[in-house]
Amino acid sequence: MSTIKDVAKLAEVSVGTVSKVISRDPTVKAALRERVLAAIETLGYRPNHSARALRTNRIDVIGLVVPDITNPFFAQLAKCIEAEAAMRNLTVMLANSHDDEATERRQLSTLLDRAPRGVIIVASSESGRLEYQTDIPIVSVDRRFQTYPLISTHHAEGSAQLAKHLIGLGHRRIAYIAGPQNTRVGRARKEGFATFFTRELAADPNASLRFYDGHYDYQSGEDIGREILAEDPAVRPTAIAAASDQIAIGVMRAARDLDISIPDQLSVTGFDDIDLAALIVPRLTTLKQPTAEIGAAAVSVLIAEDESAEDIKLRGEIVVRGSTGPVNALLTGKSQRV
Amino acid sequence: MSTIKDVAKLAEVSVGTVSKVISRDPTVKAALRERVLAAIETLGYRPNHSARALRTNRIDVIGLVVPDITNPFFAQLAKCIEAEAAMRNLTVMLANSHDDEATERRQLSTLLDRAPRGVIIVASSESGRLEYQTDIPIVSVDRRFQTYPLISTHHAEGSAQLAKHLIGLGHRRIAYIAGPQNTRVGRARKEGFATFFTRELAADPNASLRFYDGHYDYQSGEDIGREILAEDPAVRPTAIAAASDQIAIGVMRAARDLDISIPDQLSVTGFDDIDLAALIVPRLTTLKQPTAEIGAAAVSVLIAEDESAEDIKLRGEIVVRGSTGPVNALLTGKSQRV
DNA sequence: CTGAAAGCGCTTACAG
DNA sequence: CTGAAAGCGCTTACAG
Repeated sequence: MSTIKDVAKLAEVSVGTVSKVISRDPTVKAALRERVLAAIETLGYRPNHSARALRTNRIDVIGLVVPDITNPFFAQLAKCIEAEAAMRNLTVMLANSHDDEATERRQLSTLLDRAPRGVIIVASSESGRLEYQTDIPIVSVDRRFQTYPLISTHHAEGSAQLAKHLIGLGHRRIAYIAGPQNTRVGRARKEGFATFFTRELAADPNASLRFYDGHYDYQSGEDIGREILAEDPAVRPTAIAAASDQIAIGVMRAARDLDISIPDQLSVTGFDDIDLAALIVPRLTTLKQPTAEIGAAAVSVLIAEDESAEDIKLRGEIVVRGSTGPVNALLTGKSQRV
Repeated sequence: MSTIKDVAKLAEVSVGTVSKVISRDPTVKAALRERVLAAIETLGYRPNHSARALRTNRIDVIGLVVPDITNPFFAQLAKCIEAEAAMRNLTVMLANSHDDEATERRQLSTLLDRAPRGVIIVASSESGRLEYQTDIPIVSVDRRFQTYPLISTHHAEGSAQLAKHLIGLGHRRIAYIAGPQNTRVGRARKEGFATFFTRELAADPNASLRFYDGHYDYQSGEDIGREILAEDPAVRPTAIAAASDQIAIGVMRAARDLDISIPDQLSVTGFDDIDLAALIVPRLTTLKQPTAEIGAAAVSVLIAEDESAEDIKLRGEIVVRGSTGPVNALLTGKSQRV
């Protein structure tokens, strides 16, 4: 492996000049530059990253800590971040925290020890801590880590879009199956839905919104869905909005078991737009999280090393598919007044 | 940030001794070791990875190149590799090749430039090339890269397990929907199925195995499934074995559209055991790839730096679920002779 | 068993 | 505009 010295010798310049050519320093005259470039070419010289890192005390790496890379949302995020990083000649170091705070702390320390350009973290909990102080930039994504800037979907606004969609279809009796209420995301999605519904239908005596607390999984959806759908069709909700696609798919399974057809007798919405949402029958109306934008924003904020970095909420997009439809007049109990 | 010098000063030893303590060199006497450890503790000293890397010309990193981290199989693989690496105090650098050979080559060079302990790669194609020679260990996973050792599921054996299962249920007329035949994996799965079937049922005049070539996606399964199931129930296959779960799920959708009940009128098997396989109704009988074992083996082989490393084929496990059942006597055309 | 010292391959003020 | 040289923080023969 040839070094910068070999290049300098062959090009008959000093190593300092070679270094400047490599870092595109414009003060190097064209003639010298050409000679150096030619020497680099003939020797097949590749700079030693470790030596550079030792001098500059920073490596061309972005650290990424996610709870679980097999979660499709995080995988998507990792993909976008990697692509953004690669465009800037940065490599991504990946770590899984398994949603465990101790592991997360260890992973983060390991990453920070290597002096990366920055670290992007999806926090495992809301009480994560750092082992020691650092001046390496950190940004949180989706779930905030400590007090670092957070980049996420505008959950409340997304839920409001879904509420608007259902209300626009004539639904007045709606059930909302929320995610864990001890998480910000769970609360933001629920509150966004509730606030919009309440504001829009404040004067409507037929309007009713019920809440159920669940987890972001199929089982929650199936169990709560079964409970809701066991009620008399004349009084039960005509639409169920779920805090995640997984919950929504659980609800759809419960509906099928009970021979309740979607969207004729029941409209269902999710949140996330996982792959499966477009594969089930009927396809699921949901809110697509702006994953690519989140990843891109995270890298930008990190690289800008913006001291005054603020939170960024990115708007999701509603994807209307077959699981939602106009309210069935037979189920409204009384005539509709849209 | 304190350095090894600060530690040496505080412990009143030489930096060489500190270095030896850190690398657990047993020649350091206990008394000195204690003093050094105490100094490290009080200073909160953390070794500089770049400096170490410059000296040793190797960093504590494993490179991982996959076609697409959002593919659940690769995500699972990445997770296992990361866990194995973390146990050895190694970090994982991740790159996505997007199944593009040029990108793959670039990613690989970037990774190798950083002098990692080794690189694990799922090749994008069978003609991938390196930009230059390297003595850094490389192992291929799932799809071979050049001539580097390959660690993968024993595809042929897995297919044979599925064939055995279907034959054991009495199926004699079987269709096999293969993956792309210009890939080794596609061929191995197909041949494993065909070989077992042919050997077992060589003497059975009622046995017939038909092949269809597809891609590993839902659409392929749905299209080919529709074609197969359009035939007269008395002569069409009583079981369809698919080269992937996605194909199998496509087949199941076609069957539902045609009101053919699974497994009463048709048995279906997949390959991979993706999450969805356990979520659809009925749940899919399939072959679970030994992802964790593959990841663990890849890291082991890499770290062992075994010059004579050979290919490793790991046995998958059949997961029998609701999509397969005994052949329906009404469909066999004649009485069964199991 | 311990220490002094060379040196890994760069970058970066500084001098000219 | 270019070069000489210091030095980043370690590891590792080598001497004692």
